[in-house]
Amino acid sequence: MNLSNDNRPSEKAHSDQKVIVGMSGGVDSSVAALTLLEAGYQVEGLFMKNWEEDDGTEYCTAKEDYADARSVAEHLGIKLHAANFAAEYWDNVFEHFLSEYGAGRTPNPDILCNREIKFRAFLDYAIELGADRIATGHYAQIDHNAQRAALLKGADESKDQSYFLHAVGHKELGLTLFPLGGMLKQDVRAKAAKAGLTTHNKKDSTGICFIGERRFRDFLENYLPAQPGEICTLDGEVLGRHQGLMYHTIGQRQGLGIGGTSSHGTSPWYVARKDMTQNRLLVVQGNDHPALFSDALTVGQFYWVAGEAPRFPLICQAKVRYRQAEQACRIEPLASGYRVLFTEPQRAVTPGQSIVLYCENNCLGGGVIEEVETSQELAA
RNA sequence: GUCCCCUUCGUCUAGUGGCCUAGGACACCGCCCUUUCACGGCGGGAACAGGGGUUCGAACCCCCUAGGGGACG
Repeated sequence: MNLSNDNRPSEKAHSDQKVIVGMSGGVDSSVAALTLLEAGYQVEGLFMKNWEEDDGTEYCTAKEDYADARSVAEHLGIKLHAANFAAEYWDNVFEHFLSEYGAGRTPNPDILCNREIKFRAFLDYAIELGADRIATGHYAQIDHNAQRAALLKGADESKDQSYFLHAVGHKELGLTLFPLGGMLKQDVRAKAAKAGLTTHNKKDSTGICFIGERRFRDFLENYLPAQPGEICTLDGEVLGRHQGLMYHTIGQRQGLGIGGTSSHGTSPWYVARKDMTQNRLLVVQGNDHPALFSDALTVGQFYWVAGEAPRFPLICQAKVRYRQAEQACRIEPLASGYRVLFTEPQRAVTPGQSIVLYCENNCLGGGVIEEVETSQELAA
């Protein structure tokens, strides 16, 4: 089945459908709007501002992004709405983000942002504006032919963003179009250039969605004040001090400040664990230290895209972090949640991050990592 | 208060007269990668405790002045 066709139907088939595209001022959403126009939809855009700048000056890209979105909308001859969901973002995304960090975990706010803001607040608002559907510039595909919308990877495997979208509700998914799902990034840029869109060579944005690129630790410190403690080896030898467990994540190298030592060789140190009760950061030496690897994990808050769990045991592929290669694993149900066992030990599995399951091109769903079963070593 | 031994980039160190305009690692910073946080790749700044000698030439040799170890003090 060629899914890309589902997103690019013939012109007359959709001339009565109004689609509102989330326009961020980047290339992808610009081309998404253009593609929908070509497909014959009635297209309008909506620019969202969901974060009130905390310092006003340094990271003021929101204004530029809005200007870019306006310029593209004008060029395409479509109406551009603007909305501010900062309150919703704070209440439904950011507070959870902070409480997770406060608990020593490492959340992925963008997954929540998609579920709560881009595909809920935005969708509700678009419907108020009379839209039949919404669209975004994500690299993922939706199978609208199924009785219940299914989520599939983007055709450009290197840009696939289904990882971030796995928790979007099926009703919302059913009303969504991903015009870029069947395209390659390079073709999107080429198309933007050919159409004369000013965003064609704009750098992709990174960092937390709507908040942007920050010195992460400094950013967090504004909300979660320092709580200094010791940095130790697994044997309890003190190597230094940290300013707060929340400023570090499992597998992390940067930021420990452990320089050369006379008794530990020459390789770098990585965070292996957090000891919340003693407020200690436990570190190990070497990128491939066994204590950084785990064979299994438990996962909660699981969301199955299909609406129900499949038969167990389920053998499939999983990603424990975005941008990681898929890993073979087996899923077993627990009284609450699931247990995932990997074929190969995985590095730096981190509570709070999301594990997302795949079978071929199909995104099955995902959940939040709760407990990590470390291979060997740490059992004691 | 006699005799010894130490003192190099932020840190751990390489270096025993010209190969040192001082090398490496870790740390730090920057760039790349990346809609999370990370990992990773590439690059960058950064030191011979101070002062005198001896040598054509000293981080390396000698002499003083400042900071750590040695069974009469």
